[in-house]
This record gives sequence, structure tokens and C-alpha cells, in this order.
Amino acid sequence: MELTDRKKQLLRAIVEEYIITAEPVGSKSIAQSAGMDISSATIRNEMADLEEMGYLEKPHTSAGRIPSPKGYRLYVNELMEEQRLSMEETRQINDVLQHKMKQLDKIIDEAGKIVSRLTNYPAFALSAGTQRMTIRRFDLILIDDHSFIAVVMTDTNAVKNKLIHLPAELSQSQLQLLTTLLNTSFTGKTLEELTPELMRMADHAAGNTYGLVSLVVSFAMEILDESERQSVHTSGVGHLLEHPEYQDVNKAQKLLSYLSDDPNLDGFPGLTLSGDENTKILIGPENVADELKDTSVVLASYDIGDGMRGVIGVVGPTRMDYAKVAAKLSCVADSLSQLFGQNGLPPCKDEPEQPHP
Amino acid sequence: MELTDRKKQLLRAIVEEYIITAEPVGSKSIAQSAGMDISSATIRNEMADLEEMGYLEKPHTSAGRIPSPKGYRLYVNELMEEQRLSMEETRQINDVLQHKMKQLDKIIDEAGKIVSRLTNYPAFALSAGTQRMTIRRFDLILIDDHSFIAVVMTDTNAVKNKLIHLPAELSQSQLQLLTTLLNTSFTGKTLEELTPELMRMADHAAGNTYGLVSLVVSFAMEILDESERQSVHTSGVGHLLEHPEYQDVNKAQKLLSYLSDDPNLDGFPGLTLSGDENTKILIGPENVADELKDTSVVLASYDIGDGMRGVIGVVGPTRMDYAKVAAKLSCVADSLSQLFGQNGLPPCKDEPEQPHP
DNA sequence: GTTAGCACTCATAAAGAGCGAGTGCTAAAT
DNA sequence: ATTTAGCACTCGCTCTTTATGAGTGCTAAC
Repeated sequence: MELTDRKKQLLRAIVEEYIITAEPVGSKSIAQSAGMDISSATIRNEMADLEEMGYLEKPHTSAGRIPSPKGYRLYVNELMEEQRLSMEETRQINDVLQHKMKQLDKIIDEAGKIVSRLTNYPAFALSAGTQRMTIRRFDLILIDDHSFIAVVMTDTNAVKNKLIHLPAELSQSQLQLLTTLLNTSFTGKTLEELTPELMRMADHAAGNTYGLVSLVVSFAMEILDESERQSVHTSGVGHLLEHPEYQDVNKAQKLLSYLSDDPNLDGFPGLTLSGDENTKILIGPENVADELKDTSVVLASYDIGDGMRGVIGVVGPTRMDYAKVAAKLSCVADSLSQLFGQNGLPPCKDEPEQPHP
Repeated sequence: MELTDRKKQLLRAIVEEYIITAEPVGSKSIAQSAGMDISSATIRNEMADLEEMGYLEKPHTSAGRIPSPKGYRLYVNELMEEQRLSMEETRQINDVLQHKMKQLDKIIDEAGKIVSRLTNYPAFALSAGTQRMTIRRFDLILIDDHSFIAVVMTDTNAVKNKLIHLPAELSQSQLQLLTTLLNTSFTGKTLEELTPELMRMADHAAGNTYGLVSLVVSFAMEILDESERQSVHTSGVGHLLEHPEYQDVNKAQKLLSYLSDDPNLDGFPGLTLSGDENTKILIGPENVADELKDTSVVLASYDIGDGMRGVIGVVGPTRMDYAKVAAKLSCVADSLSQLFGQNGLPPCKDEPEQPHP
């Protein structure tokens, strides 16, 4: 069977109608609304064809048709018009993001909230360290004779610190020595390389020194570990219930707990986003996670700098306004990329004000 | 009308029955179940009295009775038996908390999740800085000739840092000078005192130096501001839909968005927790926030050390197993207090391992 | 290839019937 | 003065029935 141009236009009309009304669409309403000048009977014939080809489905015999996942897929790939946001909308997105807090995870969280508010779907955001990180530099600051602060900077310029207390006394000169030791032996190493290095050191160092070193190094390992692990933030889960497909509490419940009780990362969408694509749409069964099998996900990725990418997305029924959602999402993603790219040092954004020269 | 002892026992039986079944309870079922040896007719009379006194309500003429908020209040205050958790349950709570991550906000988040899983109600956690904080100490670490890390330690021993880049060049000696300046002029000041101090300095300092100082100080102000602001984490919102009172999607929706789209702190429960109480129960209309008017909240507060207290709580229908929930919550709160109290320096918990002496 | 017409299907809404849990009241029993 | 048994009455549920109407598939004419 041939997928004629008219069939495509018809499919498009049906998808768009269904996106708005959430009701199965019948031949008649299409005949009236669509610009095409054909009768409902003809449309019925065409619709029967489209159904046979797998693009449409009937919820039951005497209802209208709804798009199948395959139908949505065709729509997304070929039929959908890229939606352009108004200046106003774009400005809003940028404003809020630029304005709000400066910490990486706060920004990401905030971005999720914006997306959710913008689209009326639950949103999620995950930051992914796709690359092996290493420690660039250690600094130790003496606080009093029983405690010091360890400051660790990674090669992606993230800086973390920790206050460490000791039972034994500690002098400035000891600390100096320690700093040198750390900076010569443990910089430039990945997470996996740190443990063996620590072992090697254990052999030819004083017990005392070794103890201190291992304290700081294990803190560094925590940081690397945490930064490389991906975590999901969801926001706006409440929006789910606004949509008619989730009036059924059971259905909503399932999805809701999947989203809010920190999702199992294994099947979570977005991890599979390959490097060259910026947005991705997963329709119904295309999702890996069981809980999302009749749910669609729209994803956009953004650049955090230094080879790291983050992913932000929304979750909703397969009847989703893909065009609009994709546009909004990609705007937010761009805005994020820009925000992070701004000074090449993402996790520690400078103040916009510069000191007097 | 007299509130006899029998009436109280009756009320208690009704509340407990209703907590389990979520159905209005009739005179007959009480007559059978309750240990009291009285007939259903007598119970009917008593129930009519209780209703007149405002402890019970009828959803409609020919249904059983359900407890009114006033009824729950009496139950909570006088009738409820303190629930004791099994050793096993207590151990679990402690284990998970002790085991999991070491960062303040992560712990709090985790605690929320545990509570939610434990009670099957959505939980929230908020950390409250009830006390004015000040900066105890500044350190600046030179990275290269255009950037340095500012490390700031508050009087509650929280340590934060930030990487700062400059257009102008920077030397180690300049940085040294700056550090001294900051430590003499800006330590021990509260958020409000910092701005005037900065102004004073502006008068008699070189423009260059002033610019640098103001960069670091405004970072310090951000920290103080953020630490003093309260924020809410919610978890397990999905559990809401498990309960029959939220089968009505509209009802659920309202509460859900209130909880998940960061709640307006103004009316949020828990802020009013006065110093001497450890747990608090807010029943239906006792809540300030409109969205919670027919919802109950159980709160427990825990000690973060240094005069700071955090609050953790769950949200659910007024038909809530107050005894059990309160017990679990208070166990988690104790566990948290202990966790933080452990070494007197909450936000920067040490490793459990100590270096060899 | 397109359209008009018509019989057929089937989800959904509205209306009615019957059920039964629960109440309030009255009158007898303790 | 309580307590209890008995009984008529209420009213939310559920189940069934009926009606409605949107939508389809098919056929025959254009």
C-alpha cells in the first residue's frame, strides 16, 4: 500500500486534532476542519488504509481513530512543523535562568522547574559526566591544631572542600608537606587509579602521614565518584494529573512513583542520547523502562563544557504536542549551554560584575 | 453535656476503626469489635451525643460516622497510645541514615525518602537556620595569575568555596594582603552588617583592592543568605494516590502541586514549631496553608547542632495513623540529631575512620 | 477515484429499581 | 435512669435498562 501525500496530510490533521482534544477523531470533524476538500466518506476510506498500515488505531469499533506510536513517529519525523517560540517566551526562559542561582545543581533543578511550568508536563533533568575526571590540585588550610580544610579542584574546575578533624595535633609545616605530597602523587589520576596509588604510598610512608593522606584522598574519591554518577531531578510531577489520560489514578500512580521515588537509572531515557543529536523524542513503546511504555519523552541535551553534557526532558502521554514541547525544551537547553559556556568554567560561574580595573 | 469515659473509649474505637478501613463506621461494627459490652443501640445514642459535641461527623444521613478534626485532636491528645517501633524497624532507620552520604542536604533528602517509604505518605524536610550566622574566616588560594579560590567558613563550621576569575593579574602577595583585610574587617558580621562594612571600606581603599574585596564579600553574603533561607524538599509524593481519599484526581492534584512545585513557605507547617516540642501534629483546619485545610501533617524536629534545628514531616489525609507515623518520624528525627551531634560539626562530618595515631 | 446513503456498532449518559448499612425514635426491660 | 430491642425511614451504591449519537463499513451511484 502506498503512503500517498494525501494520507500524510490526513495523518497530520488527525494527530494535531487529537493533541488538542484528547478525543478519538472521526472522519467528519477532519473533513470540516482540514483544508482539504474531500468528503468524510473519502476520509473514511483513507483512514481505513492508514489503520491497516499501522499508523492509526481504534479504541473500539465505533469510535474515531487515534494515532498509534508509529503514527506519532511519522508525524514527528516528517510532518511536524518546527515550532518557533515568540521573542517573549524566549526572553522569559533566558531571564529566569540567567537570573537564578549560580550553582550547578541548583541551575539544573531550576531548569527542570521552568520546563515543567512551561510545558505542563513533569520534567526531569540529569547531569552526566561522560568523561573520566581527575583531580587537578589539592590545598589544605589549617584551621586549628586539630582540624584543617581540604580543598580539592578537579580538572573540570569544580572545587569542593571538607573540614577534617583529627585526634592528633597538627602543624602548619606538616600540612605544607602533606600538600606537596598530595599534589605530586595524586593529581591527574582518575578514580580507578587513586586506590592503587594509595597502596603504593602505604609502603614507604610514615603511618601518621599515610593516615592523613588517605583521609584527603578518600574525600577526593568521593568527589570523583559523585560527579561521575548520574542523578535525576524531577519536578512538576503534579502536572501529570492535569491531563485526561491520567485521570485514572492507577495509571497516574504508577508513573508518578516511577518519576518521584528516584527512578531506576537503568532504563531511564536520555542516557542513550548519542553525541550528535540535540533533541530526541521517544514515543510510547520506544522507551526502555516498562513504566514508560505508554508514555512519551522529549529530551534535549546541553553542553556543560569540558566534554560534559546534561540532559533535560519532559514526560507525558503519547498525545503530546511534540512540536511545542521540543521547541521549548531546546530553547532551555540552548540557554543552559550558553550559561555554562559563558566563561568556560561551568560549575563556578563568576559574578557578572567585574572588579574595577 | 458530659464527656464520659465511655464516650472517650467509643471515640477511640471509632477513630482507630476508621483509620484502618477508611469507611464511615456504624454502630454495629463498633458494638462487635470493641471490647465494651454494650449494644449497638446504646452506641447509637452515644454517637449521637458525640456528634452533637462536635467530635464526629456524618458524611450523609444514612452512613456511619467519621471523626471530625476536633475528634482527631482529642484522640491525639488523650486517647492515642504511643506506638513503639520494633527493634528491627529502629535498626533499619538508623542503618540507612548512618550509612548514606555525608552531606547535610543529601542526608536531609535521604531522611525524607526514608520517612516517605516508611509511612507511605509524602514527606518533606526542611532545614532551618534559626540563628543569625556570621563568617568566621576567609582563605584565598591562588590558582593562576587570573584566578583564585575563595574559601569561606561560617561560625557554624560550614565551609563553601568559589572559583573567581579576574581580568587583571594577581600575585600571591596581593592575595595575602587581601586575606588579612577580609579576616580583620568582615569576620563575625551578620548578613546585614556586611553591606555597611563594605561601604565604609570603599572610602579608604584603592579601587582595585576594593573590587576584589567586594567580590569575595558578596560571595560570603550569598552563603549567609542561602543558609538562612529555608527550603523544602519533598519526596514520595506518589504515595498520596495510594490512599482512598485521593482517588479523586482533582483533590490529589491540588495537594500534589502544592507539595511538589516548591511550596510557598509562608503558610508551610513546621515553621511554627516552638523550641520545646519535638513532634507536633496538625489536623485538617489547624493548618495555615489553604491547600492543607483537609490534610493532616505530622512533624518532628531534630537538632543540627549549633542552635540550628531541622524539621521533617509527612502529609496525609486526616484519617492518618497518627500513633504509628509519629513514632516513625520521631525515630528518624532522633537518628538525625544523633548523626549531627556525633562530632559537633554537622555540615562537615568526618570520616568514621580515624588516621593512625 | 469520489461521494451519498444507510444499516450497524458500541461507548456513554440518564433513568429507574433494589439493596442494605445505618440512623432515629419509641416502647419495653433492667 | 439506663439500656436494649424493634421497626420505619433515609439515602448512597450498584446493577440494569434504555436512549442517544458519533462513527464506521459497505454498497451503489456519480
